[in-house]
Amino acid sequence: MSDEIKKEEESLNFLEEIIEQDLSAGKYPSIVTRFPPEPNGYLHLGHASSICLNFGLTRKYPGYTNLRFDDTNPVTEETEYVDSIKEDVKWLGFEWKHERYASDYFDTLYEYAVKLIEKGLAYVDDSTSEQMAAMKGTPTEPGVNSPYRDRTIEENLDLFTRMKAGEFPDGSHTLRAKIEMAHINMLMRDPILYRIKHAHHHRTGDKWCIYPMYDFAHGQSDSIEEVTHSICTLEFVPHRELYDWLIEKLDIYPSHQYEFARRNINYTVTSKRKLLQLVNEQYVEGWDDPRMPTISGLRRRGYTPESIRDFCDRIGVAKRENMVDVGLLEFCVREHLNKIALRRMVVFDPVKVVITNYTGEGEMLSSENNPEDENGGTRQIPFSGELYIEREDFMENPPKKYFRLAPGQMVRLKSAYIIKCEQVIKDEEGQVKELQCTYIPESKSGADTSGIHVKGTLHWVSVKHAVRAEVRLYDRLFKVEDPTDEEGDFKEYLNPLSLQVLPAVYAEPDLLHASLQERYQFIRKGYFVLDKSSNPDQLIFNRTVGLKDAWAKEVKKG
RNA sequence: UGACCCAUGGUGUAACGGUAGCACUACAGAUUUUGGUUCUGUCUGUUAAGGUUCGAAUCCUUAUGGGUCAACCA
Repeated sequence: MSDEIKKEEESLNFLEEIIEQDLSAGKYPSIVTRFPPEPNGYLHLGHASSICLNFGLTRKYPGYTNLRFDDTNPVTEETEYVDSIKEDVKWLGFEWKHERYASDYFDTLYEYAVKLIEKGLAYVDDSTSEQMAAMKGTPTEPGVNSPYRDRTIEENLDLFTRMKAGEFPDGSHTLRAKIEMAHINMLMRDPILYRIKHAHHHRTGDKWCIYPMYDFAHGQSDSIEEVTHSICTLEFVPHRELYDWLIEKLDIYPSHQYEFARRNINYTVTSKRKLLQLVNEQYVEGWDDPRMPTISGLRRRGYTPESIRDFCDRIGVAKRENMVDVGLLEFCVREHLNKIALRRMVVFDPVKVVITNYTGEGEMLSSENNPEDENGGTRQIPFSGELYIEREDFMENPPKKYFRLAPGQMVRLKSAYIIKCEQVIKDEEGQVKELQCTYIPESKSGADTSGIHVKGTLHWVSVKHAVRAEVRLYDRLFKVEDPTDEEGDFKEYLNPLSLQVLPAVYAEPDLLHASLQERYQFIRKGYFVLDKSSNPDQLIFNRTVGLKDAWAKEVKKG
């Protein structure tokens, strides 16, 4: 191995550097990380980065990772989301040590709050949210103290107990930390710790009517689990000061928060709010619509966990704003699929080819399942005198460098024979209806003694053996790189061509046995996977991603 | 007009005071029974100006640009 490669392998991201320092300094014998989603939506590509990061770190270094649901807001959270999140993390190939919920800690958190009150560091405020906002100040102006700020400890204790007991309606009281209303960091201006919500919680039911805020749950949960490195995204940087303040005042296990930049990907959106909108307003079929950047959408689209992990590795981790090209994701999935996908032939838009000198009944031809895999084996494909080829694979007046079929020109039919186009038959409208061709009997694939070399090889299916299937061609969800950055509503920028359904394509018969577990490459067409709604009577395939297409590029250039 | 975070090719990410590298993309060529794959090569970069230093992408200063912060959301 060259020094160059070695060096590349050893290069660490900033979090790995911190961890290696901590470990070698003996600060921790091993590390604990956590992946802390709020169960209010499905996981997407952004979460995949966080998952790969958190779980990846404890794969590389001694320690473990917890899955913790940040379920402190009962009105947005549902068990359906919990289930999907667990399924997605597992599908991505990771195992958590403990499955935890912030709601597991509600009793402890309540005790913590009492402790803070007793230390004179928290008080019950009767202000409305409007009043509070008015007293909060602005980033450049200090806030003012709430009139309730100097209540006695006894009074606060009493009020807080009664808040918990359900004596007050929603919005009437909050528990706030007593820090500093003129603090330069807005988050330190007496942040709310608890609010009243008479709402049913997906796990604790109606036991509670007060719920802790993020800032009084997240860091405390980290601490309870003795998380050493609590990794979150950059927008939480200002929260770190409060995170540390609470840990210090509560005198609990000192977890530390580190922030990295969220990964943005072009031609899509990764905000749960926006994705929820697309689902609710039925711009897409559901959370697992194959156009969605959700893990479940990608799964249904045919992406492999390996390719997603590879993608996350390649884009890395850093602290600067970024917009990752979705082309890299596509590269990653092509690279993996190229190695594992079974090759099959499917004609999308058929034109009939009649081989005039083919007198036999037909024959079975053998073709490799995957040229990239020498142990991939072969399959049998029926050949006959009447075939379908792709309409775009024939041109009556071809431009130069067109290697496909044209009058008088020869091409090879993949794994079969070389044919020559002798005559073009058209219908009344001048549309090509049939191509009459002759074949070269000595050019049979694998036993070619014809000595003829052709530039083009086409996929094909035998007319009478062809199997009907539906194919769904997916493209990018949005027609602009950053829909969030455009004028007006982001939904105005949806790509109207993001789904194109071909209800009847012609597939080689082997595809009758297609399975949900398998990936396919329709030769010269792209990578496909069976859709979950498919059945033997109605085969449905989703296009994961197309093949690179040098000819299309050539044509575009003119 | 406050505080904080950030700034390396088109994109993402390395270089930890000592040769600006890797990957994707793009382009050119070779190979190919997929215009796929594979292989070879090429183009493109340290936001700016000062300073420290034998030497600066790296340290300091200022400027510029981008982002975050005023939810009883997370």
